[in-house]
Amino acid sequence: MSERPPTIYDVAKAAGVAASTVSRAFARPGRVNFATAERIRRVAAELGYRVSPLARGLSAGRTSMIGLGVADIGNPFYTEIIRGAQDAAAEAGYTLLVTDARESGAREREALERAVTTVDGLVLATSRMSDSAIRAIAKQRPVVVLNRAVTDVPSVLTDTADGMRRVVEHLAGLGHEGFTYVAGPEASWADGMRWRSLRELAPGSRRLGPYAPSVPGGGAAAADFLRAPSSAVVTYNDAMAIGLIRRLTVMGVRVPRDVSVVSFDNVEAAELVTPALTTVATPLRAMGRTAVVNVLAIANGAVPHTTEPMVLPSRLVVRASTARREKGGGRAVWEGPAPHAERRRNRTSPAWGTTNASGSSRRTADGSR
Amino acid sequence: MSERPPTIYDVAKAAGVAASTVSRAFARPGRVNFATAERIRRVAAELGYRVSPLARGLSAGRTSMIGLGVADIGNPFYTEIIRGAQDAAAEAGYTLLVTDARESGAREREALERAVTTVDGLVLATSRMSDSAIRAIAKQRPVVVLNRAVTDVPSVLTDTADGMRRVVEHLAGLGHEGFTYVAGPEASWADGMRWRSLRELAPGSRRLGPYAPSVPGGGAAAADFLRAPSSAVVTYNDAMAIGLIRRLTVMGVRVPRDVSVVSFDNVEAAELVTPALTTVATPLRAMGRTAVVNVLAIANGAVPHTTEPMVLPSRLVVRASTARREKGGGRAVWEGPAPHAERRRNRTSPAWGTTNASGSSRRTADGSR
DNA sequence: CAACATGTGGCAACCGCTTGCCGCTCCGGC
DNA sequence: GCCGGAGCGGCAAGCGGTTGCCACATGTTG
Repeated sequence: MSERPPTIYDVAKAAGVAASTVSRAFARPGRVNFATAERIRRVAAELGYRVSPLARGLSAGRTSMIGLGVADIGNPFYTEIIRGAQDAAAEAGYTLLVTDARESGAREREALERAVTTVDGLVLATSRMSDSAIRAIAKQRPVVVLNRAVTDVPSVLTDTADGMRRVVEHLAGLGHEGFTYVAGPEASWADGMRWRSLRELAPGSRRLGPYAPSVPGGGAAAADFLRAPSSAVVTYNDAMAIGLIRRLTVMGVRVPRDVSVVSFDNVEAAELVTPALTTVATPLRAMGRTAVVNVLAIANGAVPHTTEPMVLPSRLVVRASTARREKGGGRAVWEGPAPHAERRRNRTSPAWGTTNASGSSRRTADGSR
Repeated sequence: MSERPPTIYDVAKAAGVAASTVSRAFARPGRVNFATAERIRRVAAELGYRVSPLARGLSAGRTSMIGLGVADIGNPFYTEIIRGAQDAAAEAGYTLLVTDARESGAREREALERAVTTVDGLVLATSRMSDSAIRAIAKQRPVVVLNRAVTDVPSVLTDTADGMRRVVEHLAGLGHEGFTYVAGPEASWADGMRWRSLRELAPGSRRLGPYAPSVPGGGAAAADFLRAPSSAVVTYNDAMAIGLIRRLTVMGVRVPRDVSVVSFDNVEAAELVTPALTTVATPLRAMGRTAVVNVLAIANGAVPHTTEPMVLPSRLVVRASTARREKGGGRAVWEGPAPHAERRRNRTSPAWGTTNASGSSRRTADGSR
């Protein structure tokens, strides 16, 4: 629209200097005499000049953009990662280019291939690509993968074993013993880790699935679960826990009275649903940030000392979806009203602002029943 | 990392043709003899050649990227918009560049200025910038604004008046009469529209706020609301409704038994919380899609016939946060001192029921998503 | 058979900015 | 007075494509 935007040549002419000087005035502070630079800046502002990232990127070889590949931009799991990445990128003067694979491996490849030449570095969150495909990309640009370990590629992940240990301890402390793991996507590296950790910590555990890592997916697990129930369930992620709990509720099984449910991730909705979810908080934001910081470091010449994964700690957020196991609960818990035993739960303070509402609201609901 | 990626010149040499032919083989199907093009493509594939979007953008003047500016990429309100935009962009072979203002007007300007030269068109979702700032950008690139009307700039918005009419009819049908509007951000165009519509349709309505358009923001409104309650509340958006309901519940006011709450947007969480929200479904996805389709049309030469806003229909999704108003209630459930009792009586006598059987299950499923 | 349209490929001039290299000026030191 | 260096600005060659224009070979047409 309107006339063509001004270039450094227009500015140069107006300021009576060479184009190279204008370029340097913007990109190389100190290289140009201060007064000159000042004048150039003034003239540029008057003309409404802005550098063209395209041209700059083409000639300089750096674009100040870093890419973040996610499977689904709308998935709440990623939103915190995106925020963390965004923060770190912005702080470093970089623009974050989020590419959405929309749950398709093919699309992921395509989008990434398009982006790879455009960005100075790439963060891959929960990629569906093969290790070798990732390594191929890592040959062209600095890459950091999230939530997954790929040999020879730097990665940041959370301490699954530790998180699961907390889960098991928490549940055991409430009197639960046999656990059911409701699995997410088979291709998921994290899913494998979680199940493996659980089985190691609680050898008697069983596994259901895989199911889609979504609310409906969790719902689908309900019927299977009831076929061979246990007093406590661990789900792959929060969405599945929500789906499972809803479905169970419809079927007359009360959570947490009859069944305790623990999930992973601690997405925002985990606190909003009823019952609020007891969940292992994956440090999503920190992961996004860490990944970007590192990819930037590598892009700017830092040789990664090691490709050992960076492991971030996780913590258990206890809310209302877990409770002490009812005595005499040896029988199928959903078959009738559970005994109204006194129960009490120690909860850690929720990580979110606004809260105590979840706690109180739950207590209210119970009391008025 | 590794050696420099191949260019058209490398491909040209390997294929024994001129660089321009290579370029055309990729960008101008049909312009080159099929056999030649085929050979070039093969050689290119062997070499692992990919076009550089940067270089292409620089010389061709088009980048096949379109920008989408949002206030907060993690806000569920935007996720559906993003998805819709993403879909439309992908279908047209464009890449979507989402820029996140992170709730800051300054950042929005900065990010947009950086992006504007990079993209072929821009969609502004709920911008915080002034009309004139938007028009300035619209002079440089095709722009479509969402959820807001800016003279001389194409826009797509939802039929607020119609949506509000449904709300009022729904509530009236349940026996409610005096409404309270819990307002969102003052700068929000949509907020103004919603309040204005409500006041026109139900002149007796009152307005509370503004509050932050978030869960805590809605919670903050609870106390104010109880100071001069009504039997039905309309909130600016879903997040506020969730916050309000939670806070009210803590204070002993039951929703929907004591107070009915209707909100706007129908974000994903609206269905997951308890009680599930009765809400006006803003066609988020369709808006994103429509905006992109139109900005693309303009970018590709279509002269907008008119800058009349494109208005998308909205619909009311009835769930569990609204219920029939109880007759003969009348006693304030919250029992605390009600400072403005006098005024309250003059308005609408709040009738908190005591015998409502309306339960937690939602009455109407909103199957489609 | 001449005149001309059509299909293909090459040449070279950009697109807007960066940067290595050069040259001029000015200064201080010997 | 001469020399080396620092400071500062200009020149010009790219970066990797795109595209207007031209040239040549063939096919068509009258």
